[in-house]
Amino acid sequence: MNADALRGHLDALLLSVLEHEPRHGYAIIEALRERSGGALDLPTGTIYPALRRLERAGYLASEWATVGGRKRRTYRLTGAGRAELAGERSAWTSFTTVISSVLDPSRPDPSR
Amino acid sequence: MNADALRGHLDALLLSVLEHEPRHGYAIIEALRERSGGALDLPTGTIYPALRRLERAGYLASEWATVGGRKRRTYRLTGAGRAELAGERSAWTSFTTVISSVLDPSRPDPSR
DNA sequence: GGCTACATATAGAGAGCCTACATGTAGACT
DNA sequence: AGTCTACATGTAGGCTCTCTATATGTAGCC
Repeated sequence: MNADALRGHLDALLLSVLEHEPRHGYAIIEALRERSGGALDLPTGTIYPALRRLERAGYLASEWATVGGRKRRTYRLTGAGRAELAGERSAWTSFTTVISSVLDPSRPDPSR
Repeated sequence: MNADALRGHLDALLLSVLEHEPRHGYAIIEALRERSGGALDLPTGTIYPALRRLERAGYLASEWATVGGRKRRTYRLTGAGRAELAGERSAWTSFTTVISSVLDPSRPDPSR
């Protein structure tokens, strides 16, 4: 998976993974890996700053917890985050439609 | 269309538009606008540097021409560019598959 | 003379993802 | 006791791409 390709779509992935249950950063990375069949194995240096950015934007809220002697910062979707996720999903659909229509290989000469 | 979303996919778009016929920069912008139904209206500051980058990479070759008193730099796909386009197309397919699978909204609690 | 369409080009800004590094706990194995 | 792996979070800096803004010039119409 090319790094640039992901750009601008990571937010949607993170919000989507948090849709039905709160998770902490490490668990989010694992969830993304699972849901993508191993294709997405994102480094912590990508995930943690992104989560903070989304929290600053008001889409996520976080709380600290200690489980088995280890500290976790657990993130959950806010109302605004839920709305944002819906918007990102529809943006994703139009995005793929547009790019696919341009990439469509079946373009034999239109004249003749 | 968000600027970040496009990142990493522009190359494929450019190569695709040049697949069946050479075009100059201005015509490429118009072709993208047409094929995307108006959704893609990319600025010259995006297109021209990208074309040069692709030429430097060996995917495109260019020649100057004068048409109606105006100078055009016409780009065409090279063999390497054709191969790259094929690769980009398959990368696009796997990319959308992966992201869509993570974004899939139908994830009602797996237990119960 | 001024406007629009055609046509190319570059400098600099902005933003996001990644690499690399830093820190620490828990548990298993030797 | 020492080492290793998994778990867990975080930041600094770099890289690269796209966009904004600006510059330059021709052709044709009003």
